[in-house]
Amino acid sequence: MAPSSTSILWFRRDLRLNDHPALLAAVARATHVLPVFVLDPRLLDTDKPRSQRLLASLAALSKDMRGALVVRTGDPVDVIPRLAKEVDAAQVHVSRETTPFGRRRDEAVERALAADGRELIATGSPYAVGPGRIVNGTGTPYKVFTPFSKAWRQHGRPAPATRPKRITWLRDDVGSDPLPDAPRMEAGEAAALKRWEAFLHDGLTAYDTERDRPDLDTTSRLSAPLKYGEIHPRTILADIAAHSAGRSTAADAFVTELIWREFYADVLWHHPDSAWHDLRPELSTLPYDSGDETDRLVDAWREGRTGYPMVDAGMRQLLEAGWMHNRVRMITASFLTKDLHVWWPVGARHFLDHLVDGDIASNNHGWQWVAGTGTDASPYFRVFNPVTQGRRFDPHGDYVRRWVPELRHLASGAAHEPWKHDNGYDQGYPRRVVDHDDERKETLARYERARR
DNA sequence: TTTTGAGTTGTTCGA
DNA sequence: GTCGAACAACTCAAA
Repeated sequence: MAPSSTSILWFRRDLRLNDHPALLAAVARATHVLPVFVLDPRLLDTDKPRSQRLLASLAALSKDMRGALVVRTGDPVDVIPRLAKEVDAAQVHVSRETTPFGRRRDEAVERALAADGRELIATGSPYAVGPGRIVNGTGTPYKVFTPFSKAWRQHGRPAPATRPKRITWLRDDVGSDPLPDAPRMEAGEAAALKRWEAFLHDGLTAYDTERDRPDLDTTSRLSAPLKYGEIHPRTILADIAAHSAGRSTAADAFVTELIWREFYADVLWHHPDSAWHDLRPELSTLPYDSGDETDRLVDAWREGRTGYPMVDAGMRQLLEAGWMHNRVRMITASFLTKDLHVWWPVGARHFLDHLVDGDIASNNHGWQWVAGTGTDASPYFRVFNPVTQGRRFDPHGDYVRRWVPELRHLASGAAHEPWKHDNGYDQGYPRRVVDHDDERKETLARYERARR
């Protein structure tokens, strides 16, 4: 190592300093580390909750490294090689990116760096087991979740990476763009670890039985921290294994949810086109609705005025809070695809536009699962009934009353069926835009025709 | 190669 | 109100 040398640590979906293998690699190879984040105008739309959440996380990260974070704006294929030349860094360290966009981008950056005699070195990924690692007996990727999850549980994974004892951030006069102002919201590594600690000790034991209840605060709320890498799943899994609750079925249910995240990343890794195209083309002949009338229905869905309380509560929670409970994501997605007969990418795009945790692999494959076009897809006859789901998972109506003020005058379960009560529409709640029973039959008929 | 069992999250209908 | 069967046929994974 030269008396003084610099490596670059290019942050992306790994906005933390603990359990960060690429940071360790960067520290090991040079005396100084220049931490950088590139604001890519193609990705950063500051109107979007996801971007706001990103900026809040970046502000926290910058603070955690006492202002050493350098921010540059532009296309990384230009920005990173230029910066490497500027500080004469031989190596740029990253956590391996696994999405189609990220992979293309990183390959281009790697080529641009190589042209100047520099290296892009990927260490680790946002997943406990890197996408592509789990394969079945014949060496091909799994297409079904349960066998994947069994193989995943048997597969080894590294222990959490230790935090470097000493990091010397480069503090020369490296120009940095200002970070756009972020709203006040919970973000950053410290908040993520605190939230995880609280959930580990208080929430985990009831997770298997209570997680489906959108009226209760019984989920981990770690989707956004995981999306931005404020905490790594490896840390979570190690803590669960070390904790007495780690041997419970409740903890197991939580681990299974983490494996779903890993599974969908793996599927996207093997099938990059599946981000926006049907994974299974068998149903590509399925007729979807479009046109002005459909546009009006989609608008009603987006704005939470379909007349189905559970659907509207979820869609309004999404718009107001930038987040929706997973159970309600399934209900609203089923409604768009099977009650309104709209192509799933329309809904996937809307979710990505409004979720703070919007993740292309989990979001879009979740949509494909509901639509019946994805891996391990639900059988075609499985159509969610928004009223039944509401009564079952929001038994007292607290969730719908919270997000739909026009239903607050209806007591308990009545809030799920305003049409059954004389005063149901007194506060201006919209009438049902379609009849669920009719549309369910219509969906089954369309699948029947498509299969022939 | 063949066979066999299984496959996140549901709903409806009829007994 | 509760419970089990039906809703199809196919693909996948493993023995």
